[in-house]
Amino acid sequence: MSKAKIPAATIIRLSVYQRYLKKLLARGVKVVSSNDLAKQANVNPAQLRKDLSYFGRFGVRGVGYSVSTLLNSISNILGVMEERTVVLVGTGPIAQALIRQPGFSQQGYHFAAVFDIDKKNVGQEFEEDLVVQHLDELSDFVKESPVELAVVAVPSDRTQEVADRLVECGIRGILNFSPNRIKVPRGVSVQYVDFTILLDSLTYNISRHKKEEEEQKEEKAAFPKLKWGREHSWPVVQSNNTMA
Amino acid sequence: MSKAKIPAATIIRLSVYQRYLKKLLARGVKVVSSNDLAKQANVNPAQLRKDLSYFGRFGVRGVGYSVSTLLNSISNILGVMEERTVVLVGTGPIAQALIRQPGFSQQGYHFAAVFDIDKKNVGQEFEEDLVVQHLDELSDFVKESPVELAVVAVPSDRTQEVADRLVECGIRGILNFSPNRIKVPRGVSVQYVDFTILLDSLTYNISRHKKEEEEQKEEKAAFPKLKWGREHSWPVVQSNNTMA
DNA sequence: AAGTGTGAAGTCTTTCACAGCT
DNA sequence: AGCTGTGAAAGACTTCACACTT
Repeated sequence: MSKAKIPAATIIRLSVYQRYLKKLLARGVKVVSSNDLAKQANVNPAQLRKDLSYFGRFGVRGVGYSVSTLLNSISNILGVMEERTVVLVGTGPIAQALIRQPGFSQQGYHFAAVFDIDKKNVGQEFEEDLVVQHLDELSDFVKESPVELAVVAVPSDRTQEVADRLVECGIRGILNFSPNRIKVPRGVSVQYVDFTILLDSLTYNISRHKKEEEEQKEEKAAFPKLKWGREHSWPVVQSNNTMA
Repeated sequence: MSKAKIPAATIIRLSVYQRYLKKLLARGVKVVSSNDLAKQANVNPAQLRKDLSYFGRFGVRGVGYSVSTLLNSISNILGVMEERTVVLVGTGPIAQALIRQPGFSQQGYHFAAVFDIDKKNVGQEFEEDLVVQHLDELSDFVKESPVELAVVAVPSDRTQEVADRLVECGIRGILNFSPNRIKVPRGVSVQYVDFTILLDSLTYNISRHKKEEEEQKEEKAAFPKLKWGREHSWPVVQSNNTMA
């Protein structure tokens, strides 16, 4: 257990471990080793142990980790013991899909209200018991029921404006589905969900991999002809994180 | 221009730069400095120059970068000059939202077909001119029109199965909306879009930030005159990547 | 015997700082 | 004078390897 700075990637992985622990628990598995769990999460076992070591000692040497205890510990570290409340901003197709997405409530997130900046959409029934409110009403809403998380799926050109108002109302974490990078004050966190960037990086990986294969073929075919100009060899990496 | 290994994060950032360059181009801006562009993308200017330096020299000293030339160069590096074809696997709410999402075609991605493993959904008209086909038909489909990218939004327990079959049919890049980590052979890339993991990390950031504030208050109360060096305060980091 | 916990080593990434060009 | 391009330094993260515990 150290006091060192904790890598952002560690937090992401804890969340992944947590999910696999839930599965093990459901299957009635009582104990798991770092080896087993790491294999499921696609990480190095030492990585897993190191990740945990930032926060304490959770295992038993020679045995492994109690599934239920570790699950609890991780949930506690992440701060996700109780259900968390989220507001949704935006009413487009993405917003509609998100609210129907069972994954959120399975992970303990509950949408308490839907807002929009576009007056056109205000008043419509969005889901059962969820009527779209105008963003102006958020500040009153948070007085009644404090919320700190917002999922934002509005057009790119309104994102900064929306973010500013969310922060003003006390929101401290924003999950942003628009590609626009937004500016927020210290103490507020933002995560981006940006599909096309990820597709671009897949595209890059594919074309890089092809180039490599060609080069290898060339090298094998024409061994003495050392062609070392602008082209170079890049290792193929399978990207595993969302980080990206 | 080096022949070093290129960080995955660099590729992600290139994609971000590209987007801001498009905006600048649309506004008629001819030249941009690393400072300006970096500010928009929320990165350090040296980072931006270093990112570009992996691939060549694109700027003019004392002046900056030509917006249109740099945009072209980056598109070329990423391999996203022409329109790319994608297949969609899955027909749930997320899949439906994705196909309606204008962001994809704006970035040059085109959905050529929709597949599902669940026979229930096969045959239904998904979007105009897009009828859901069974995954069995994918191998024939790719013979007609080769595709290398797939967006997968099927239930978690089917994801590995779907991925295996996609790879068999020649797919080389998978954008996976299910939280399940999947195994693919070398040469195939996977990116994950995992909403709840990102929410978990926001939750963690929020509670960490609160704890810090409390500690600082305590410290101030206990040692009111002590000036701490810069070492004790963890900056709250705004995460920029999908690495997460 | 088996598997954790962790310093230390190794690797990767970012930032600095300034030489070099226009 | 201004801004890029880049080695070198700093910093962050991952992996190794083994002491230690049950």
